[in-house]
Amino acid sequence: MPQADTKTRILDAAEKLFARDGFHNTSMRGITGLARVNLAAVNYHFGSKDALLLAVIERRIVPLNQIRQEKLQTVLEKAQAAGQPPSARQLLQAFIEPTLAFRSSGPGAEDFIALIGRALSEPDETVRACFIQQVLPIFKLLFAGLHQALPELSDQILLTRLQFTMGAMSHMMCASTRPVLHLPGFPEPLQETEMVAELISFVCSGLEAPC
Amino acid sequence: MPQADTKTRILDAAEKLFARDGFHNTSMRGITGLARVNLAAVNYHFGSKDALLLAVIERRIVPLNQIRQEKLQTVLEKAQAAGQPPSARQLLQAFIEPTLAFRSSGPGAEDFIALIGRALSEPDETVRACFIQQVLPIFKLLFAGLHQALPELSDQILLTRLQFTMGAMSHMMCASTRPVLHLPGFPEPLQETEMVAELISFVCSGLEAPC
DNA sequence: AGCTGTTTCAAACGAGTGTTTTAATCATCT
DNA sequence: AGATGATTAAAACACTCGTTTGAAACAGCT
Repeated sequence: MPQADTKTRILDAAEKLFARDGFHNTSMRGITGLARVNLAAVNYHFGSKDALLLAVIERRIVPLNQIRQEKLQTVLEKAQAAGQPPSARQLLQAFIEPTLAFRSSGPGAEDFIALIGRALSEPDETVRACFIQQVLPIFKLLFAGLHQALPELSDQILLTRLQFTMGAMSHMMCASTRPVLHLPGFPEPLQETEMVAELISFVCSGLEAPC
Repeated sequence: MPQADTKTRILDAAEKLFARDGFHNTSMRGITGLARVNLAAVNYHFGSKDALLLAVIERRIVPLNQIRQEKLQTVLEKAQAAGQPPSARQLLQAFIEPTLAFRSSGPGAEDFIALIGRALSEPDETVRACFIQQVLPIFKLLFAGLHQALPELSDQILLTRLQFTMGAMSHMMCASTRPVLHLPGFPEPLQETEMVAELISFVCSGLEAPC
């Protein structure tokens, strides 16, 4: 196969290593070694390691968020057209499903999913801030939609439960490439599609829990 | 106040910095500087940075797991005495509440909670393996109890939902010292006690979701 | 061909890392 | 007091880190 150009090779390698080892635990030499590219190429093409991380995240998250935004808005518009509040399940589906469907979109995509799954709990601001900035508009949309779907919940409670939802979701995203508690004596983990369906059922029930 | 001995000062400082900045992003010089202790003291007392991490985790998690184990077994025994299956809510309470009550146990305890909250999603095996090894017996107990409480769920489904539970829980533990999505335009986060109650309600509903 | 701007390359830089070493200090015992 | 073992101290070790440098190789052009 004709090998991709330098920038792409760097992005692919960085994505894989950032996801597997974390940002600070990944070295420029590791990245350029895996990409079979000169060490200086990263600083030449991206400027710095931080800027490379930003590029890695943005490359994937911009189209992903676009899909999420479209799906969310479709749900909201259909509900408005029907003169009914949107259903919590549909909103969550619009938010969650694209994230994991995205994983099938290419060989490196699953690494990326693990990377952003861990982003929220990253200690380092570099990763976290970059990710939050990208996902905040979508999150606001989801929040507003769920507010209509579950009007009996106060803002505080809804936000709290949404945090739990994000926790369960990001945990699954991390665990996908590396099962967190897959040990002898425990059953095999579910397939991806079933896992997503289970997650949606789980957080739906959680969000709709009685106050 | 009489300052604690060297080992304790190192443990306290390391706990704080590991929790705030992550393991790899914390330097020995940072730890010994905060502890106002000589650089070589860590290697003298603990052997290595890795061994220090293990000591930091074990110091807190051993008594914590003891409490959890006792509470879990009390719930299980009471249920058996009554000839009824234990309730999922009580089992989850026994597992979750001590973790967060633990935070009030001392000035450094909340740092520790954030540290182990992040442990499951840590890319590094050093942290993850240590934590999993410690928590596995408790986890098995919880799993067995929930299996009685929710006999209609298959092993696979239960484990999957328990993973989501761990995700929501660890997310809250990370977020406690640093609210993840606390931004202008969003409501204030809940107090700790209410937060725990909300988490338990959330995961209870999630676990009991219809198949 | 020769020139021009872009990309690659090997090498080095300075700063920071965990760890080790060796000597000095302290506490505790006979 | 003096000797013994535990602890602390300052300094250096070998190594890796992200970044920069300046020359070489390559591209596309007139």
